[in-house]
Amino acid sequence: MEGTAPRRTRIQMEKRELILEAALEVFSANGFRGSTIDQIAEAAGMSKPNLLYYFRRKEDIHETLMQRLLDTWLAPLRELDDIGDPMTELRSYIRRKLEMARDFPRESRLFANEILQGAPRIMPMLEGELKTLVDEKAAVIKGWMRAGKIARTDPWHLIFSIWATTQHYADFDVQVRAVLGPDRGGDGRFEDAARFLEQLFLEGLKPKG
Amino acid sequence: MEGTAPRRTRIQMEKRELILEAALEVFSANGFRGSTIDQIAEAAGMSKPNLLYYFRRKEDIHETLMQRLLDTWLAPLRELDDIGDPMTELRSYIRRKLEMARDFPRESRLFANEILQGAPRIMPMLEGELKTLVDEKAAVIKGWMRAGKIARTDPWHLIFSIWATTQHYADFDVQVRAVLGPDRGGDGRFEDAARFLEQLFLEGLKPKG
DNA sequence: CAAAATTTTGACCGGTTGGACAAACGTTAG
DNA sequence: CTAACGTTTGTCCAACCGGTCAAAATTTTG
Repeated sequence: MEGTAPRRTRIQMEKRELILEAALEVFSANGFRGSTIDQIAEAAGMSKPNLLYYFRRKEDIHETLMQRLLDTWLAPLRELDDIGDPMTELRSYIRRKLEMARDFPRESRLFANEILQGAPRIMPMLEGELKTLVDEKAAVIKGWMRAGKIARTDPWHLIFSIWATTQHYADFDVQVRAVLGPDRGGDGRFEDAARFLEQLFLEGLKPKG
Repeated sequence: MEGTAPRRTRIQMEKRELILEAALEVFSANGFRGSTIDQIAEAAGMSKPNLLYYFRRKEDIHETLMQRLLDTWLAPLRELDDIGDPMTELRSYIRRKLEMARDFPRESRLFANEILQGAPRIMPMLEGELKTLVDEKAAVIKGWMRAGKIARTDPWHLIFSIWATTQHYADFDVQVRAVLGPDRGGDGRFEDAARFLEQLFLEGLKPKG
């Protein structure tokens, strides 16, 4: 009867936000099956039945979270602009993705968890929304290649490799920090990564003279 | 009294292998907490109490699996040879890692799952064995840079990016296939990936004239 | 074959978990 | 003030899950 209509009261909106924030924390750290409603409720500062008043099922929380996630997660790729200078565009894209890994690691891990488990709950979005967007941007990149602005390669795998390298710093953060050690594993690791990735991709994609 | 001594009977060795194989399947698909002993037992074709006769606790199975994993998982990096030609060595390393993602995706996902959850069970190995090996190989790569054989960059982040890009094809396989679609997502995707990664890394690391 | 050792099974247990529910509490509008 | 509505809580339940145990079945050994 109300479809995607907004929630009713002001309290409902506030409490739902609170729950989603808590759920992001818990789900991203423990995975869906590894998280309990009690944990989320406690992180949100309320009782389990109270939480279940706002979200009837555990899955509903996860689903809501995933729906919101995909939009913000794909925003950087959406900004990749046909008109701009190719090298500048790619550099900005890499930088934005790396910033997201730095500023929203929980979202990255939540997404990684879902994909790792075979994406049971978001497969339609991957095959629909995501594929459409990537195909579209791959066409843009192909245009740049045809124009001789960047080296010829496979645009899809180029996008994959940007995803992989940037998200690595969120999803595999503990490993990165363990390997870099206390000295180099501090806050500066993202700047080091940015420098490295910029060099790798921009040199690797220079058009052949 | 027997330390790391071999198991006693022939049946024990066989059944333990059977269980580990089943557990790899189940753990890699559902994560540790998302997997039940019953699932593993069924996949191994035995009853739960029977399985627990060979491994007393669920964690023991996981631990055994992880210990074996790390060795095989790091083998490609171990082979990176100081003496060889830098570009050839790096190309081989990338290819070997990609082959592992193709041939042992379950192992890759098991590892990814563990790291995503904060590596609670293998942190010591990361800070010890893994860090030591990476530091050692980073030194080798640094030597190549000093000799002008490859471009100067951060060797640690170079290794991270090779891990990230290659393992992506195992860990994010469903996403890769969803985006590539039925046409390009078939068996050929690994060859496409190999071509792309080779170009990216080898061009990106060419020494500056 | 028979005793000993190993393997397998069914029944069971205590703790946890997702979720239901009604009663109590609070808030707001008439 | 009070009735209606929205919110919160305590209690409870059935299913699940990791793990135990003793007894039965099987294999190994003398």
